[in-house]
Amino acid sequence: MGAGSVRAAGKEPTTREALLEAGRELFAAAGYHATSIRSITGSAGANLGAVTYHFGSKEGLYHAVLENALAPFRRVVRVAAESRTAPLEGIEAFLRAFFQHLLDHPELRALMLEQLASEGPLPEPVKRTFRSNFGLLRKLIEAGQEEGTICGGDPRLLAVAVAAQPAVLNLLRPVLEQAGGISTASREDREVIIENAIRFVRAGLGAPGPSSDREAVR
Amino acid sequence: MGAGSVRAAGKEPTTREALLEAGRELFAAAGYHATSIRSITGSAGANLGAVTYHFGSKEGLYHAVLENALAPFRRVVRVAAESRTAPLEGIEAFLRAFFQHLLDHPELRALMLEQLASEGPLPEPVKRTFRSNFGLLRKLIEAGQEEGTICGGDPRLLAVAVAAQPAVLNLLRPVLEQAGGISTASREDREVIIENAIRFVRAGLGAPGPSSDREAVR
DNA sequence: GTCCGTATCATACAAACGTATGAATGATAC
DNA sequence: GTATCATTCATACGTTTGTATGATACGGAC
Repeated sequence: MGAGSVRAAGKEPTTREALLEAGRELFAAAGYHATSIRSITGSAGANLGAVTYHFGSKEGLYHAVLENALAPFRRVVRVAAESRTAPLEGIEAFLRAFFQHLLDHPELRALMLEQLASEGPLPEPVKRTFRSNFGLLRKLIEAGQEEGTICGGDPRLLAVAVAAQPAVLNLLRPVLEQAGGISTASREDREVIIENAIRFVRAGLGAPGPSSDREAVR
Repeated sequence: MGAGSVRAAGKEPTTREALLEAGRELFAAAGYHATSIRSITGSAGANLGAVTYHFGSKEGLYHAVLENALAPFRRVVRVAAESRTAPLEGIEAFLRAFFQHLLDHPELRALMLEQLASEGPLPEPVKRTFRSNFGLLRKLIEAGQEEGTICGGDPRLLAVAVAAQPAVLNLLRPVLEQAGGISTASREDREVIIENAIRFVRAGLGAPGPSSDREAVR
């Protein structure tokens, strides 16, 4: 009973940590149901019973993996969005951080998509992450609307329209590569892509723009 | 051997058709691996061996379900995109058809997302569908650029930016409802959503717009 | 009638699954 | 030393899985 939560801050990867890492990789690669406890413990160099012992069940490990993977995502995006005072600059920082983090952590794509594909209620970590990121964007848009730098309209819908850019570029990356001829392999590719998204979003938000300093964005 | 393809255009649902329908619903609801052949044949009122007999294997049925579900999607979107001569009108028609079809066929969301979540190569029907819809959009954008009604930039990236709107609104619908407070339940909700997306896209494409006749679109 | 190909049926089978169990192991406290 | 604790280990259990098999039923051709 009771998965151990007391831990003495080990120096090298504990069994628990190895399970989390192996779980993250394998769940992302093949999905929850197609990943067996045996493959996880095998990849982690742990005993078959280790998952049950440390996390109670396969599902317990899965939720721990989700929370572990999503918490940094929320944090990074929040820091970026709150790093600027001007709403439009905050939105741009949001987009860059969002895009970059998913690029740095490719497992997140499959992890989140699998949840989004299911019919049932979303796991709490997923819901929290979307609520956090989405709320940040909405607040930025509302601030811009009060300021007059962002066009009118339902701020929630505008937030969706904005977040759709990095979301699609990352979540649908394989299909963009395999069926759309869009590569995100090189650094330059990614620069062009994110700049295009930012330009599209600024135009879509109807921001008159600081007139001059657009185009010299780079 | 050999799944029967010869058929005498039956009047009432054949076993084969019942399996396709049950498979579409169940695969969409729970995903490929979480759906058993027994639950499909049970739901279809067929014998346990029916899937093997008609489709060779579980995977065979799955691919047939994908192709059956995606072919109409391609057709509907193509017809819409080619129904107008002006590129921007074509894009608007594309968006409406894309959005509406996914709304009318909610199983498509989960069916496609599960494929997108996996790491391996995409099944042919999925690839074909994306290539088709994506190509249509790209051509419309290129035409608009030549015409001068659409801003410059890589047409493929602009196509992604445009398609991202209906894609996110539909594919991520559960999370928008559960964590974003955005409902697509009523007809009016959906009207507002699609109009917002269209407005955002027109602005993002840098189209000066036909000045007056916007807003009276409906 | 017989023949024949298609389809449905009940049942069997081996494999893989998640989890439970109880014995070893190792470190720390006394 | 012994006792105590968390952890690791090998193994077993009962289910469920996808598929294979062989019998049975049906419907037209002749």
